[in-house]
Amino acid sequence: MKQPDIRGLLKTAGFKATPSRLAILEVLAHEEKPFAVHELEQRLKGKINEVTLYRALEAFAAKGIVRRVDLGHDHTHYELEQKHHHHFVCITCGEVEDIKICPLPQIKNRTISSHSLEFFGLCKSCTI
Amino acid sequence: MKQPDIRGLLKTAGFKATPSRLAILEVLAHEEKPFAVHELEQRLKGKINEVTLYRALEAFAAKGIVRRVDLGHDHTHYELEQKHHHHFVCITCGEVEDIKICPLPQIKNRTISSHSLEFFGLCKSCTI
DNA sequence: ATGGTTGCAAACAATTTGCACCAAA
DNA sequence: TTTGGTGCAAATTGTTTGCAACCAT
Repeated sequence: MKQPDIRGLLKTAGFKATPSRLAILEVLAHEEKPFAVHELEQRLKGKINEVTLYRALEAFAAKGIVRRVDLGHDHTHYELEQKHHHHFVCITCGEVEDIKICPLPQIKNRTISSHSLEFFGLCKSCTI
Repeated sequence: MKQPDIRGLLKTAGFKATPSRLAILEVLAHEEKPFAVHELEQRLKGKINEVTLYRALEAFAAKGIVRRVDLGHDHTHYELEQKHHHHFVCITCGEVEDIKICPLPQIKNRTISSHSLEFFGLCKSCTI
């Protein structure tokens, strides 16, 4: 299936399919990019309390449905868990793009359990 | 010279050689690893106010004497500016080791101005 | 003396927690 | 009806700012 089955995701992870959680996952699934909590709050028309957002996102992250992403901003971002990948962060506007490839597969072995790689530069629009 | 000339560093950057700033740079120069502000505070016997630490570190960072490092912890780290390198972060104890090599020099071109790479895994002692 | 520096108090922003209430299963 | 989920208020933590006093140059 193209878009993941939101309800299924929740049920499988042992969560209740509440309107709030469904809405959160829908946003994350629609745009596959990291979202800041306040961004999600806006997208959801402010109908969902930010405390609820934090708790839902952390719960999702604990179950591996969502992934916390640290982009060097002053707040945490969350994105739907996908295959291992990285990000390209525009140093001017903060725009984040997914970088589907990982140039370091050969390093992942031994005691290295994971790694994080972020690029900082100018995105297309800011380069113009 | 082995250890950088702290006084020289300060003067060159246009800073006054105050006891606080000398002390801060001494710690950073002694152990070439990223320090959290509260770690520096301890190392300095709490004799330097954390506000002063923040201001000094940010001032240093602005002049390129020090570099801000984001290690995925919930607080910023600072380290003496060195040649481009990365870090190895123990996912158990948080210990940070320098990784002198950068496996991505070929990617640094075009509009990519910089990148950050952190490894997470088990350090020697935690692996035992 | 003068402009960078410092400390204290207070402001801030991101995130977390306590608790009573509500709703999905 | 049982347990997870939600919102509000309040507490925490990391970091920044205002301002008066201070000291290296």
